[in-house]
Amino acid sequence: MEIVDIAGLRAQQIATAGNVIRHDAFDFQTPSIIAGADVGFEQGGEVTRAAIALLRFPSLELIEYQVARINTTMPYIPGFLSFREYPALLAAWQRLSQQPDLVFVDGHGISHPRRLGVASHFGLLIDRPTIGVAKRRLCGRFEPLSDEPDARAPLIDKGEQVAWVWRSKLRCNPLFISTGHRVGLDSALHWVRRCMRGYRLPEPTRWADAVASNRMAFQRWRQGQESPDLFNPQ
DNA sequence: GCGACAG
DNA sequence: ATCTTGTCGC
Repeated sequence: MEIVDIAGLRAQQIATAGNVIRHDAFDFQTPSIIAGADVGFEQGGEVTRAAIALLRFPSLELIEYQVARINTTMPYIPGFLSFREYPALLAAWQRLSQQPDLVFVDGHGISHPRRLGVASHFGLLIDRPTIGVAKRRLCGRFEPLSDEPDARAPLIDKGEQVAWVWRSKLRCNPLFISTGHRVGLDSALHWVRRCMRGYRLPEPTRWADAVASNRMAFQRWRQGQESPDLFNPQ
């Protein structure tokens, strides 16, 4: 892990954030393929592992996944997550045999102090519609949600709405759904809502998380798929 | 000055 | 994020 110039990265974020497109700017009426993207770590954090899972829409069946491992270059610093994670995400992205119409990224999009969370930064780099799906707040404030499933409240930061705080499931903490790139806030929530299957997280995110973190659920699934070396292809 | 702080 | 099984509560 190298030394990082935080002031330089901050300047880069401010300069780059202006390129993020916050409204719907895509060709599809309904997406055919939606991806989930997530990052995990190995060997005490020395190795970064990114996973991207491709799901058919609206059936939400897994059709492909790719994993990439690279040496970790940066420590985790709140507000600078994208610089730590995007290199591995790009590596996994380049391994895909086909490109998805929409990508759900684990983490925030514009709901970031300088409006450039990992979902927005990665979206700009691949120039694809992306949505940020985060489990915890990074910035902004919101009114308490009712207990009802589907309850929502705007996340407000510096006077503007930067995300939807949304209760995806009864008795579960809400998710933070934000524009990544080329997807408006309301559309972002719309597509996430259409990818739910009874869990707190949408299916693309669940699969990406399971693959990136090598969850036992994923290992069991691999067992049933009898494809032993898909996970260690390099 | 103090607290907050994605993964 | 990661180390990790069972366990308490709805």
